[in-house]
Amino acid sequence: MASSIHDLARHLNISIGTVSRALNGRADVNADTRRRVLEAARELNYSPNQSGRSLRQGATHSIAFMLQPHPGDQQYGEPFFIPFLTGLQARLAEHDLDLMVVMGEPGQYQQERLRRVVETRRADAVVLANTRREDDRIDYLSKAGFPFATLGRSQSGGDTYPSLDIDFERAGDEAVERLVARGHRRIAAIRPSLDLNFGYLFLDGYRKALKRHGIEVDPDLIADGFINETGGYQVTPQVMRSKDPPTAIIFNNDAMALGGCKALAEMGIKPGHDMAVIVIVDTPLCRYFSPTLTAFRPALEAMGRRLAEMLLASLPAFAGPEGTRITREVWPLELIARESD
Amino acid sequence: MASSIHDLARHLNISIGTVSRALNGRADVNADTRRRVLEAARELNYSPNQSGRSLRQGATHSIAFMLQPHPGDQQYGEPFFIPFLTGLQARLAEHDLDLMVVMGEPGQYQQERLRRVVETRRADAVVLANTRREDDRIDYLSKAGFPFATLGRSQSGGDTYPSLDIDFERAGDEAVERLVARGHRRIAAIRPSLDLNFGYLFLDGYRKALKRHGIEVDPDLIADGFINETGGYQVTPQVMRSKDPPTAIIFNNDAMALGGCKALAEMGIKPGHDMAVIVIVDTPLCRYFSPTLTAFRPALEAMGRRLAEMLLASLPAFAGPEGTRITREVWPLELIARESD
DNA sequence: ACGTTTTCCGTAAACGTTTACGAGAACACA
DNA sequence: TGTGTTCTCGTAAACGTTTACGGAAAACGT
Repeated sequence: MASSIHDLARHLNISIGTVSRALNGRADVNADTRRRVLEAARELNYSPNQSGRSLRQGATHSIAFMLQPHPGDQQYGEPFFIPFLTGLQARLAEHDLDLMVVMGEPGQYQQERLRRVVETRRADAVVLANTRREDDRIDYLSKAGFPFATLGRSQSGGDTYPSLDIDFERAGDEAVERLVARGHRRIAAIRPSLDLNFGYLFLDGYRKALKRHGIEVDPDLIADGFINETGGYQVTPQVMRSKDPPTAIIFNNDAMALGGCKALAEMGIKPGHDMAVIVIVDTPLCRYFSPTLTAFRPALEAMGRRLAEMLLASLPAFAGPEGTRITREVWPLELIARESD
Repeated sequence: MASSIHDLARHLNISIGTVSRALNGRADVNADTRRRVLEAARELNYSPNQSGRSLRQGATHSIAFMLQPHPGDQQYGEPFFIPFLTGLQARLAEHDLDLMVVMGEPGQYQQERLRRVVETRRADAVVLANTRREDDRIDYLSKAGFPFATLGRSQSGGDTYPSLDIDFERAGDEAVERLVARGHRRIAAIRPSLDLNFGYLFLDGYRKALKRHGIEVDPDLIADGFINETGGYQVTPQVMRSKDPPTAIIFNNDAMALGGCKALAEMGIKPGHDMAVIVIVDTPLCRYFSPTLTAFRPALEAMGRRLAEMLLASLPAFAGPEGTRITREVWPLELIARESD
């Protein structure tokens, strides 16, 4: 039996209004009364019922995090999200906010889950991950006027929401830069075929760097595949069939890189020896693969914390004295040089 | 502006009581009225406010999942939990339950987080992961009478809560069995030094199998280390310093196995060639490491779904006609034979 | 001493539901 | 016609908070 604010009031022989004001740090309560209330609260082991305050305040004090699985990827970009979630959750907890995780099957069902969260007011805001280039979840939330932020950029929804993303363009650029400096001219790029925005951004950077060095962008060296190991395995031979095959490959996804390396090995090509390989987003796998894979690493936990801050700054209920702000940030990645290039 | 049950009532010119009964499928409402209510609900895009029903019903319709990080493990047993969470969340969603994720720093603070969930009634039940042999979270929840279930067994709390675990004992047994069949007699066991229950269970199975084959259990071949790569790296040389060194090592943790293999390599010992290696819990890393690591794989997503079912069966509000049941299950692991043994 | 301000607190409504209770109407049966 | 039953619905309380409002008492100023 949890004690309620009424128990406190009865115990102290004062009204529940005063108790509530004392507890919430309002000014119009006597210092001594407040002390007595707080003491009694500790004594009776009181803590406010969340449903009660939610109902009254019209706020749930919880944020939903929505993971949209890529079709064919059973793992939800697995290693990526735990550190991010850790940071996100930590910062939210500091503001006494809960984190609700919403997953689901790919496709329409996902939209349904989102509608449920919004319409039944299960959360005060949503954080979207795995944003698509055109994302109907963003369209929906914008139209519904429901607050949200995204991990990753999208072309949907304009600049009306906070977003935090990795600088894939710069990573693509730097990867080419590094390979060119090591003497490569024939550099392939392999990315996921879905309309994931980062696939486009990465390719932009890749193209820009090539042009800067006067290297022609050869469509034969660019390939799209399924965003998993099988995709990398299937699509890597394509670029190798070019009349003038590459001497280096940049993979836009760690799972695709692993599949690609397997395909290379079967062709008698040894990654890190006969073929330079760079991966855009580092995961623990890159560190333990043989050869260890040179990769670009994002500061995931810090990003989780930051996106929480950005989201809160956009919410009237949490914005500071300067008012709400919508910010968009793009964070650089750190190059982890290993054996594969 | 979400529409409330009052809007519906006004629109249909009936009382809110009737609307609520119609919506909730109660018997004492005319079939025609019910049809009209449901139609109007769709038309006005009504869905019930979650805080309102929570307050009235005294149930939040959400389940908390609590991840207790191991000290020194920043990743929270990373690859392990996403598939499990996926299954857990999927089954909970079928019952219209939300999943709240609670993480936090190791140690006391974690208890604080748990108390907060319980005392402010932020969830109807808790799922604990990373259970310790003696787990004060279990003690606390038992004493508080708060419903919960655990992923993993513990010695705390008796048989009062549902639990689902992997059969580490059998895995340890089978690992030895397999190695003995391949001619090994000197088999080392390396496990985490924390009081994680699975470390003990694993060792029980290991000992049992050795005894069955009349092989003496040599304490020099058993070592405990930190539950991460560094721990495996530090502790593996210990067992190698035995007067009669092992020809096979069973690692009770994938990260420790990776560190251990590194240590072996530095000693000029090639895993899978000069030394058989088996890992108890498979992760994607085992599949991509070189050599690929023979490992025991749990059915994580199915376990997530199952534990959700078990938890719900123990809750009066969700139990079927047979009433609440507390069940404990131990699931076998599947041996994935690879190159390392 | 009197008016004015300040301090503190109680009252009561409100948030959106669910549900116990009871009442009216319709119906059945003798 | 009277009695009992069944169907259907309205009324109102309750869940635990927060907060607008107003009033009593105290403090202050002249």
